[in-house]
Amino acid sequence: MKKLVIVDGHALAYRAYHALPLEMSTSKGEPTNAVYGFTSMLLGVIKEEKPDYIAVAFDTGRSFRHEAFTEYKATRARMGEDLAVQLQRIFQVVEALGIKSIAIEGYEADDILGTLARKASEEGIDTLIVTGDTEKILERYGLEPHQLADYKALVGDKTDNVPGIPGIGEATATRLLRKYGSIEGIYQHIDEITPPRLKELLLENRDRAFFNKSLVTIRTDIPLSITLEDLRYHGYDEEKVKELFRELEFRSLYKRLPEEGEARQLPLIGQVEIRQRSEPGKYSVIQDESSLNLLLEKISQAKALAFDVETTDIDPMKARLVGVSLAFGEGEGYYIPVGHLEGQQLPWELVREKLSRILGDETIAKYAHHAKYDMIMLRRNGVEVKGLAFDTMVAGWLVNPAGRSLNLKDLAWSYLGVEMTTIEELIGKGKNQTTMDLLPISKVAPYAAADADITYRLVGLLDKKLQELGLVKLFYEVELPLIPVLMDMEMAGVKLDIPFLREMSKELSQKLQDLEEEIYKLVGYRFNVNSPEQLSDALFGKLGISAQGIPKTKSGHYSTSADVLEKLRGRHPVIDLLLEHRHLAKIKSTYVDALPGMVNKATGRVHTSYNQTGTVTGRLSSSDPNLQNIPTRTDIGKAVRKAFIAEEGMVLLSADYSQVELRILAHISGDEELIAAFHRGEDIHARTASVILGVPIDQVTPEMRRLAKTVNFGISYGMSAYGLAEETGLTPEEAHKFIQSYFARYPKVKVYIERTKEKARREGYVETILGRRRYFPELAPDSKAHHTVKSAAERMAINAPIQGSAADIIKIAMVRLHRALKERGLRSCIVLQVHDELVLEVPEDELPTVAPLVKEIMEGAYELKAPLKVELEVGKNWGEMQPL
DNA sequence: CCAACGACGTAC
DNA sequence: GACGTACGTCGTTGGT
Repeated sequence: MKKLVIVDGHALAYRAYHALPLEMSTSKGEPTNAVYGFTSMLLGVIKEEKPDYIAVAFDTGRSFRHEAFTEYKATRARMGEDLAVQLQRIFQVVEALGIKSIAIEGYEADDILGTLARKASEEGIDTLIVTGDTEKILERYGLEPHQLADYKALVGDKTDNVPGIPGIGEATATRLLRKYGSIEGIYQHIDEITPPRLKELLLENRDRAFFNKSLVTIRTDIPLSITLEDLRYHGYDEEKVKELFRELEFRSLYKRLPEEGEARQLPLIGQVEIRQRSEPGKYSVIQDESSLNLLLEKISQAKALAFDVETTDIDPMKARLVGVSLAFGEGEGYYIPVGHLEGQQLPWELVREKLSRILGDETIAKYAHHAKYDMIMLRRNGVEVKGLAFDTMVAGWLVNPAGRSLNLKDLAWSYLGVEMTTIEELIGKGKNQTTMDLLPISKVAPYAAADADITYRLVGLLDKKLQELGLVKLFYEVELPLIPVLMDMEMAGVKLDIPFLREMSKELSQKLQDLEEEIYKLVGYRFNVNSPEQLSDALFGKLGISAQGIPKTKSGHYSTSADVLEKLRGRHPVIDLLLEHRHLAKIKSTYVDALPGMVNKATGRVHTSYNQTGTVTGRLSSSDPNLQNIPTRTDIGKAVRKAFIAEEGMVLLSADYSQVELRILAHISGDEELIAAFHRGEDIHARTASVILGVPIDQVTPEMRRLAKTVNFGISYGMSAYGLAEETGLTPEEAHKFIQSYFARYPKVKVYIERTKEKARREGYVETILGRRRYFPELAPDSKAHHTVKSAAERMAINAPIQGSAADIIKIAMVRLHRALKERGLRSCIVLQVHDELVLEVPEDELPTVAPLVKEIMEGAYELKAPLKVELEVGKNWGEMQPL
């Protein structure tokens, strides 16, 4: 049977544009993300489907739908200029590839697709329509493609600005269409419909429903002078394509051009199939011992192996293992089920033993996507992975830390043009969600094996990207070796004093209750003190506190934030009580009450999750629970830290980089005065106060030092005079003078700021001492971004190298320290990282060895012009630490 | 009843 | 409009 492929040009262009990084461009600065993605997809289709006929359909300006309904697509944003430019290129690509573009005045691409598909089916030709992703919804709810118009007529279509029937959402529309098939069917059975309210709504909106359907129905009968024969694919003009791809700098795509006479395969059954692009590989399931043996034999010859695990939970410390997948060649994959409820499976004991030989073999390079997760799972099940050589998630993040999503499905689409089944499609979501182990092996296997296969395929592309961007050392010497360190930290966890927290919770409850009673008395009525909205009514309504100059929130209410309340202190006695209440309520709900629930039942400790790809600057982040924002400033806050305790016979050792960001600022700016101050070992805030206020350092008052400290921090955040004034209570004029004299005494800091902004503008990115990048497309010379947006981006650009370099340094230290502890056979473990601080749990007898080791490694992690300094503290708990 | 969002506050 | 980077909790809202 012959095959026709029709591509919805605009849909695909949009899709590509949003899926790929905006900064993708030629060396001359021409944006190419949409062109690249589009071309990649198109080549993929040709190669995979081997069509006999092919066409790309485009929309024209207005269609008959606009004439019928003036609001049609009225809300759709005008196409961005850089996409419009790229469309011209897309036309050129289509032409160069020898493919017909079709656009018909008065109709949309959908109508062309529909008409061509009808014509093709009449002639007994299979049709594959390649389009955007809106049709996914149908599959999810078990509707047929031809029901799309009925569905949209009921629910509406936001992107086309077609209003739906009020009160009918996804769920109701699906239910009705499954039962009655179409809008017509629904109205034929209108009397059966329940609940009565729904019937009423449907009757009221009968005309709307039918009109909507006519509006969104794809036409299959539009006048087309083109015949199918006109669309026959004869291949492309090699010279033309070469020339165009050279201009667009699409080297990698050039290699993917289909070769002459590639055999056709993959016959399609059925008439019209709307579906996504996909490149299914050859995937096998391992369910008997001899297959497993055969597989292992093959792998022992392989030089690299991608692995992935399927589990029952996103928390690897809780999850149960369901299966393991492996891939060691492109387009191939193997799934070994071990924890499915049903189906033939090998006993884990056997699989574990055999798998260990391969996964534990350091000489076989291991690839994974989010390796930390898989390695924790495997270790908990007795398999130690050795020879980790690539992590596609971490690499994708380094390539662009602020970029698109890093999940495997999205990387597959961006880098390979492959559309993968999402986990949601597999296990559902919300209340329909199940777990992997409950699904049949046959359903999970292709999904799981594809993960390993795609991971394997991504490694080469991402590695090349890392090379192009100068990120090889950072990746292979810092980020990749950090993964086992984080794994050990997470698995070690930290011990909590639960009875202590329970007691604290009781005390806080009592205090909060007392405070609330007093607040109600002063306000005159009872209300929810935790509700900013109700509080604002109480303060600026009932109590009549003047709202003059009080900022409003986005939702239009007066803000009741702490800094607003702080300024209202003294205006009414209730303000002090509110601030106290806020603070206690925060500590209680976020820490005191939440932390005990996070203790792992099996280990009795809390195991935070460190996200290695969660920030744009290179820092780690921590969640479930977040142990990087445990209070420290107030007494009640510090009390929470007392709940973090060392095991019997052990102590906590905290090692803190002193003023690390300011030292980095001194280093990268090269400011002599600042560097010298650090070399002299001075109190840097006092020194700053001294030099900019022109008083001797021994006459600096605490007030002066506090001011200088604010400025020191503010500088690396790109703070303005206004910001400083707001923070300190100075007038903006005074603040301005203060900053002026700061730059007069530290002139190279000023130069650093200007130089960094300039680099962001000219080169599009800034970088850390290890070359870690952050991009700023908003600052490009031709950027249309608003002034506010640009200023914000400039501040981020100033801060990113400083914050990011600090992250670089502590990561180096973590890798080296971890290695040193292991080499020496010490039992001490790193248990926490809080950006500039490491906390270790140390057996008391190891302290004399470990303390100096930690200090030396951390201080020696990187040689700065202003030397790194580490301060050590020891204690039985994190709240009562003593300097060492 | 639940998911998404906004306001707020904790850390460095 | 005005100070960078994160994450968690609560209340509200909008839809089921």
